[in-house]
Amino acid sequence: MPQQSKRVPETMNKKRLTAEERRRQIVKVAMRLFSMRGFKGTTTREIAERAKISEATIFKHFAKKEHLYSAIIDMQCNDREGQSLLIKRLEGKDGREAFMAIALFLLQTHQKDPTFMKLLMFSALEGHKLSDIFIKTRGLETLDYLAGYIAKLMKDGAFKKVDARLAARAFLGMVVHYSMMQEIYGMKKFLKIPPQKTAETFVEIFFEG
Amino acid sequence: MPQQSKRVPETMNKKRLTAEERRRQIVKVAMRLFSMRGFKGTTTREIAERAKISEATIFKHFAKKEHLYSAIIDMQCNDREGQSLLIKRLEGKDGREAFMAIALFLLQTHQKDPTFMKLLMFSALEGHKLSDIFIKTRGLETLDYLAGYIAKLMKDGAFKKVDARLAARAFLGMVVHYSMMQEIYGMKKFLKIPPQKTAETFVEIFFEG
DNA sequence: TCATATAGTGAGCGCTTACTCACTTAATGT
DNA sequence: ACATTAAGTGAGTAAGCGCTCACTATATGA
Repeated sequence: MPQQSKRVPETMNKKRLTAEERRRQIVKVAMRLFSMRGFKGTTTREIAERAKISEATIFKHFAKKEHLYSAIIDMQCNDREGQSLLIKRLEGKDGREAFMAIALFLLQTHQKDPTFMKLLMFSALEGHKLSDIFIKTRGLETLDYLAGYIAKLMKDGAFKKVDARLAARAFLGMVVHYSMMQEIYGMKKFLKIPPQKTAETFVEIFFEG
Repeated sequence: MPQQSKRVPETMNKKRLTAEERRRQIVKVAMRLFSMRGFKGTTTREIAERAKISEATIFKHFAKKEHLYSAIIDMQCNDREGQSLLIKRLEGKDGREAFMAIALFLLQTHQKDPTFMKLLMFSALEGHKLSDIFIKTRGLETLDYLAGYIAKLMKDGAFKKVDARLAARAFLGMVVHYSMMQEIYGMKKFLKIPPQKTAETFVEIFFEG
């Protein structure tokens, strides 16, 4: 072999990271893989490969594979603001507009990157705590917010009198199930409709059937 | 140990089964386990234990673990009538009644036994063909049926004029997502509402908002 | 009754998995 | 310059995985 040229890729990425930086990077890689193949379907070897480190390094930072899950929970539920971003978007919007905003936000987010949605589904099916914690914090919070909103609309006579929480779940169900079908069950190969139109239709149906 | 009594359980089940019988039994057990832990999360050892046979017997009937999946597809998509059972239920029902029947059927079926719903979700996430085939056959069939139904209602002026297929997905989304949340995400610990009332509310919302 | 065919198994093989440990390498403060 | 500390690794290990094979046990028809 003549003159074995050290094949260091363009971006100089051979630097040592601090423990914190490395932890974050590993969690990010793990999240992608767990969302693609599930917890059981993902090997620590593959995580190491994709993160371009040795397997031993992973176990230096996370004593057990399981701990990666807890780290993901921390990152997604506590660390970032996450869902409250949705609720902030709603300020100053009333009635139909608010529901449009929610539907659009969810549809676009899921379409752009279904990673977290898949992760949540795997987590729920595999019986990990991630989905449980997420539901208890973000999920119920959003649901209650929406239910309160609907209750107000009902008092004003702008909405049929039904169980407000059930109505909230009905609306979220329409939207989220649509996303699931598109992104996870591969439905987008059969019918692809712009998020704007989908959201409009769902809001239309929700308000007047 | 005094007089080790042979602990043969009440139902005399030590008889040899025919290949066909055994195959069906194994598939049934595998289905339950796959729906609980996913394909990757289920070991052939565990299937053998639950079926009260040796692992070798499984591989006598199914050369590879993968083949259990194909067998499940055959059983669920081709063999039984399955979904057409739903469509048969609708004959003679009009408008709102038909939608009530659909919602109730789905809610009750999922509540009674969420096995197949979970199996479908795992299959979709793990990228197996089961969900794909099911969607292409039963799923689209039901969706089209519903969309046609809605289109008729729209012509009669009984429903707002929107994309009929989207409307169909909206309705199914409300119902199926509700079931998922209840049975898989563990929501039934927080709010439990009788299927009858849930169905009524969803139909109410779908028709008049 | 007994040859033949079929259902079922115990033992274990080769490979992959999560995880360990003795060790090397790079950054940092003095 | 160099001792100290922290980041990173090669080479494993025991346990668990899908799968095989030489074999036994039971049913069936002539």
